[in-house]
Amino acid sequence: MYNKAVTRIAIIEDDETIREGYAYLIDHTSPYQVVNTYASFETAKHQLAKDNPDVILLDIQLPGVSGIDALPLIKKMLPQVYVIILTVFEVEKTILDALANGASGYFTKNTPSAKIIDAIKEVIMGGGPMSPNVARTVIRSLQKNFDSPLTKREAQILDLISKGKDRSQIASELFIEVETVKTHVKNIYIKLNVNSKADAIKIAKANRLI
Amino acid sequence: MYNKAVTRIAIIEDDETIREGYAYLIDHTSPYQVVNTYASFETAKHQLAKDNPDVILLDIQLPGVSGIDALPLIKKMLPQVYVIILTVFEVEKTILDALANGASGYFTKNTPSAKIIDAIKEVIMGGGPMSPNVARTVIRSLQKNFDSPLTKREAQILDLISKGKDRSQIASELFIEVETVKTHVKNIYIKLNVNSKADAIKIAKANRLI
DNA sequence: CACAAAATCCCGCTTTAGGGGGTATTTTTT
DNA sequence: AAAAAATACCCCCTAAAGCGGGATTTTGTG
Repeated sequence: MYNKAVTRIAIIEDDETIREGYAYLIDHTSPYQVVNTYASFETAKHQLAKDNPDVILLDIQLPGVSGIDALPLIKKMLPQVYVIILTVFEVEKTILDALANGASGYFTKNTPSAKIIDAIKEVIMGGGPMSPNVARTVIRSLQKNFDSPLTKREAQILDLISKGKDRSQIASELFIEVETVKTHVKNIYIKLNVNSKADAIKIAKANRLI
Repeated sequence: MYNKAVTRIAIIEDDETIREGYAYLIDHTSPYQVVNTYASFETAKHQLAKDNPDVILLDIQLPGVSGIDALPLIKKMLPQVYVIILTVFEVEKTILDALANGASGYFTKNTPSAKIIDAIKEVIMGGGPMSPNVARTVIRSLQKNFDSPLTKREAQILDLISKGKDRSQIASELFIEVETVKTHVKNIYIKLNVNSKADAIKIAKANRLI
């Protein structure tokens, strides 16, 4: 695929302005060819195999079958295709779902066309391009899952502490006893090797634990 | 000008992809006509009077004379022209300078073309469109200057409180006495009409005072 | 299922931070 | 010169913070 004369692109995006805008710009950039554009997955699914795209730009917020749900179906039809997600959403879970389902890249819709074209190039070369905000979110969530010594509850409580809440406020907000909050705080301090609110907040923020 | 057959647009923007992308899309939208595009103010300045545009899309980061410096010159040449700023910068001062110098609108470059076209329409009608981020920045800075009841020192102290610092830590960090910090805190509470750290932080963050 | 990890809860103890109220002096700004 | 901001000190009291211990229940994963 690396040495094909042209890279075939398909776009599935319901907003006509965005769809045609990207299509025009990509189609006028060598060696890219926009083989088809669709406003929904339903209209795309019967054509996609024939289109045989190398790269699909896929919107998340599609009418009918969402981009997230469409992803595994697309990968089943075209196992070797590279999918680049286009979306206005930057919600952590959506992003991770998309990546888990086999998306190769992830961009928000405010991304300039030039960046998208670079992304197509990168994705063909095996890279995983994504917009800085998204990258940051992904990295942060990965760090949260793997690097954080704090449990979810502990991170949650430390976050509330960082908002200036005291133990009784935290307790009632989380529907638990003050004593439980105390225990969590004690464990947080032990884990972070500190002995005050301010230090815990500083360490946690520096390490993006909260 | 409201009733002219076409609205004449000029674009001054050094990035060719962005310039041609916007030009293409705007030119293909009735009743807009892109009369000329330039990569710098130097190349534009001798032509602009002849072009006689109704609206100019102006980049800030131009080679040579910057967009900010070009603005007053443009307004001198074409006093009635509407200028919409395009930029990647969202820095408060730059934005306020541009608006103070007579820009009618302000957008960052990730703005979809459709929004730009809407903006041209609005600007012709006398509106002052800007992208949400920019609007937020402007509003925030206006609020900071005019609405904030807190003095600089008070805002600074409240910020340290929001970081979990206690009074003695704040005192030594600012090289003042704990009692002085107490006084500031008291005044903050009075001004914000609260009586606890958590509430002060909440109010201050909601009103972007810190 | 079984084991570990996480989350929950409780007691006693000491220190100190936080908040209320009041007053006053020195800078800085206008 | 007057106003606004920043500085500093006093007393009082409560509740929060932090330290030490121990215990149970829930959840998750092999």
